[in-house]
Amino acid sequence: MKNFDHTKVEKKWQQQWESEDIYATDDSSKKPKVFVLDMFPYPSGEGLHVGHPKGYIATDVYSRFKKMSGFEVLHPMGWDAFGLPAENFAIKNRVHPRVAVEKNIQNFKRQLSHLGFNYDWSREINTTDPEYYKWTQWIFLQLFKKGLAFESHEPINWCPSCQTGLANEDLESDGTCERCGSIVEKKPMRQWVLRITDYADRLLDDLSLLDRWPEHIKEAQRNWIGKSEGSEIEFTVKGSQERIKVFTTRPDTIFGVTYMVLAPEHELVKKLAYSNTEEVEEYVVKSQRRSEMDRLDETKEKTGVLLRGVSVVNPANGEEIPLFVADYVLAHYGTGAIMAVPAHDERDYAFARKFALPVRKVITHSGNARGVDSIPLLRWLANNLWYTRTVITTNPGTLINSGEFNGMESEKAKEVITEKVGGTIASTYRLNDWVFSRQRYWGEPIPIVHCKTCGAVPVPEDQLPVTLPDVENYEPTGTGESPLAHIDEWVHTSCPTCGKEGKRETNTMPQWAGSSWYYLRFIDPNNNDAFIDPEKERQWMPVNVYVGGDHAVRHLIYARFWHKVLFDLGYVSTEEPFTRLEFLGFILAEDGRKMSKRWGNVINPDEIVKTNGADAMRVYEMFMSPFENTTAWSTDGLVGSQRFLERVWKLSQNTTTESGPATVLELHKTIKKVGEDIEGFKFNTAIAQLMILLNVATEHGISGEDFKLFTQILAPFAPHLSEEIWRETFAENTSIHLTAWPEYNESQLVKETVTIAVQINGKKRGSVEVATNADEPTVVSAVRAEEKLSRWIVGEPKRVVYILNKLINIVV
RNA sequence: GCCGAGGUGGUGGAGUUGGUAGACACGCGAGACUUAAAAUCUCGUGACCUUACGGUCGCGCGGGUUCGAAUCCCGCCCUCGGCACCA
Repeated sequence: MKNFDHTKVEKKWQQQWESEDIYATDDSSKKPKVFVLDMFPYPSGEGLHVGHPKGYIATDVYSRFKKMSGFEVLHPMGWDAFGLPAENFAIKNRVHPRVAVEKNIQNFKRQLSHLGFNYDWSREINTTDPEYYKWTQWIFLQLFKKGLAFESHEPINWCPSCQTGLANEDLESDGTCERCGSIVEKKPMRQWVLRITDYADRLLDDLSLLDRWPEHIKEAQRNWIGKSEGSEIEFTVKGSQERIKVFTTRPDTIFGVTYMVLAPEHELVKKLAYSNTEEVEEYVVKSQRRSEMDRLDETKEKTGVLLRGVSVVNPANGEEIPLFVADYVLAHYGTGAIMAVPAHDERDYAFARKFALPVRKVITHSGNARGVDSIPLLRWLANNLWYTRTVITTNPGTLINSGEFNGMESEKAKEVITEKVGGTIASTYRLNDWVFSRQRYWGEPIPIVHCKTCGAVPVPEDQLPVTLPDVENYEPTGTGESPLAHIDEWVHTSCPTCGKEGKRETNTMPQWAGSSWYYLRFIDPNNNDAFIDPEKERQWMPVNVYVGGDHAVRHLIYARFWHKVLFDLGYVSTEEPFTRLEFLGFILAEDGRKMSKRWGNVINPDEIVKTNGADAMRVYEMFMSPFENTTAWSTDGLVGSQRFLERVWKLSQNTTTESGPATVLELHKTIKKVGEDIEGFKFNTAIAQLMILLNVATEHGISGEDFKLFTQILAPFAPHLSEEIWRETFAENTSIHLTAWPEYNESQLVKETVTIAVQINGKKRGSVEVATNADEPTVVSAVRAEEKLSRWIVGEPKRVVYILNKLINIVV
């Protein structure tokens, strides 16, 4: 018997498949369509480590299975190649980003091809290709025309090291830059912003449509959007026309307001008249200088300044209360101003304690608010005991000390009080609009021309793409302008509207732009005349299975946002782009840490393919743990998978004339289970079942015909070995990957006899073998016939519980 | 603090419409083959008690429901992830 030479066999079939073009997708096919999508990679200079292909292996297995099951499958691959990492790599290595990216893509493609993936490479896309980003720019113009893209001068996150503005999504939770770890500053500058907040409610509500998404991803998105519902209420400034609008989730506590606070950046801080201007200015400047990080770092120690001479009128009771500026109130959340209720908010309480402000309890949980109110002494005791114990409650309850509303429940009072003080029911979001411009070179140019008379003018669609020009220096300028600003001949152009002198927008789009719509490009990858062919779009969308990790909020929120805009404009036919999301767990290094050059624990798939084979790596990565688990790589485990494949090969050369009955039974069981498990992304148990079948077949014998069925259901996991057995050992003419998935025979799944577990008083004491579907008396007498079991039955059974073909419990 | 996911042998993990816990694999131990080693094959492998037959205990902890609980209910502990001075 010849040995299995994985290197030779894998290379042979990879070439054969390519020359036979067996993975081409046919748009005109009449078969039902399935769109299986990977999160396409950013082609880094470091190449792949063994963790990267895990998701690609899964989609490969899944799409092969769907194809064999009679579906026309779209399973494409491409490159997300714009963005800061590519640019920084290029600067460091003194190569033009385009050249570096080209080289990296070639390397990635080589690495992927060695794993035997079934991508239809004729649909390969690259976000940095002008024919691709033409349409990224086109989408921007649609957003602009719809009023969803606008210029803003608000302070934004500025990374001093990357020298560019960043969206909130690009920051770590401690306020540092996710790329370089620098502390991010607030810097006022002109930038393009997308009005994603207009879609906040839909992005939130439509999560309920996504019942095939993991709960933790939906939860992360809900947290990110961070909707809270409450009221907006206006307070008037005494002796002035100015009003302070606050957002509160607790209008029911308005009688407990003892002071008000403005964020340092609030416009009224400059407008109002107060006596201590210097002190206030100093505080405002100081708090602006403090980075976001410092602000968060302060462990609840509150700071602030009173605006001397200003008093604000509470619309609920006409009370005059003081006004503060304090940085615990955030300018970009709500209205940037709050009504402070120290008795029922921990932050307000901390501030009130520090500044010796009154605390007035207006919510009780005792349930006899009336009694407390009617006995002054008791009320005094209740308030003061509670006050000195410094226990505050943030829970809803019954109103007290609230005039006509005493005795009302919080929920009811929220509504009634809001109405009474002339407020409105309102929602506010943690989500901010998407800062969309970057002051860097390697991104899509924003297709806008600035004209002195016409303002910001969109580049006409027939002039797209606005191509990224070559520059001498693509390093950041440090002035807050993109390197593109230095290329005079590119910047200077004529205004598309009036024809006079105009200047091109020199900011570029963020990394996330190209990936926010790429799935659509795969459907119609070479269309230069239209965004997408509507008929093809309807055929393939939505994506049936989307597989990837990491991008739980950013990419998935941005893509959903753009998709909804395109839906509103009629370019796509579905509300949501991805119906089913499978989130993959990462592969850690053998030492349990992340694979990283820094730790020297990176395993290169090229090495594994060479020494153990692509099939062994594929099987191992699918078998190592449930798909969504993060698990450490184990070379021993890999060798185990390799051994399994070698035993498959051995048995393929040693088939018998007939299969043993146990083999037939197990074969049909396996066909059923493997199909179901692949559909459910439970690859580890699918492979376990294939191993069980191999063990049974080795022991009881398997015929050539039955072995071919086994080979077919193994094929999605180990395409090379399966093809070798299919075409060489069994001399088939066409590829195993074009064959139909075997059907299992329901009648072959039923055994003649079954083993029934025997419990006496709920304790397992043994088992009996009886005919399938035997009735209860038969099983009982079988148990009685067995000395070892019957000796436990003392006296008459009180009760017998019998579960057909499974278990009998005799209670005595 | 709020929210989400999870906790099963030495390890990765099976098993969750309540019904034989530990499938499959790794590791480990013993044996076969070999001059020897590797590879391969066979057997064993949750813990404890027992010469054996067999028994007792076991799915993070403590209760409960049930003939029967890893699975359901109540109360805790821990790990991972998201958000967090968000009004």
